[in-house]
Amino acid sequence: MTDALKRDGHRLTPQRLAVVAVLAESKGHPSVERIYEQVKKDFPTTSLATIYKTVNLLKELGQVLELGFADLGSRYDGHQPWPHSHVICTRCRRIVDPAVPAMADISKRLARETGYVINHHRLDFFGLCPACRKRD
Amino acid sequence: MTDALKRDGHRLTPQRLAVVAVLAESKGHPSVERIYEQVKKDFPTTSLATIYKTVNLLKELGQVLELGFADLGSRYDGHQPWPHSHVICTRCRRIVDPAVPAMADISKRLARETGYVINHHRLDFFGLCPACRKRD
DNA sequence: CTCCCTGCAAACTATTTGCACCGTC
DNA sequence: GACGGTGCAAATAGTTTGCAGGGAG
Repeated sequence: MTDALKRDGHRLTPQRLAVVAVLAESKGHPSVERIYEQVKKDFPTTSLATIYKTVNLLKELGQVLELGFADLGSRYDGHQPWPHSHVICTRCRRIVDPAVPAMADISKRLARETGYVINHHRLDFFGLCPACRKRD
Repeated sequence: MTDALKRDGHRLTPQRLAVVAVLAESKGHPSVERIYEQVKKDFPTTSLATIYKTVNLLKELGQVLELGFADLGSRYDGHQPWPHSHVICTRCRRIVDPAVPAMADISKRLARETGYVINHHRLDFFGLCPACRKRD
């Protein structure tokens, strides 16, 4: 990611590096708010606006994927910035990324049937994770 | 939908009936703003707040499906208020609903592999519709 | 006649923008 | 040293809420 920033003529400020670090290290799909909290640990003066600007910049460079949810708000994924599926726990909000190899075929078939040119997709499953199930 | 409202002890006001009518008649997936415009044709004094309240009520009753998009905002579907897939044109925003029969199997397989209990899913494809393709 | 519902305006949340100062390159 | 980036505060967009008056049941 840092390479992508440099390559595109952007400065590598400490704040940007911190945002990149959070996105690279966090296994989950952090919200802007969550990134903000993490970055503030190292740079307490950082503002939310900077996080938004940096995240949007990375999104434009194709380095992170934005996942907009109607209720959870936007989450970001810096590990696999290409279309992939998610399984979201509706209670604890844990998100895992399972492999769904069938999607490429389905995508191609739909393109044929609908006449659309499909360049991107999104597949989310909602339910309860094992931990939250037990807690019932 | 009107039955569902009555059954749940809600009043059938002209405004609510108008919202239901828009959701039932519109082939696409209207936004709150779009519903508002349509309803105002018959009831010019209607407020946006009422549309929001009615749509949320119908959503709670399971009569409409809310589709939150990161950029397009929320759209509503009163025809098939159960999970189904969408193909969205990223230029003109036209949305069609193709059949994807394979989803039930994939859902079951993921439940087995991840340990989650999956009760709902969402599948969206993004691309260009035939009309917008030609206009290029 | 009783509440529930409506419509207005204000409140809220999430995100974006303007601008003076600052620090990377 | 120049100019892109930061941080603050104010602006904006989308949605929700509080409350007084009005109409469905």
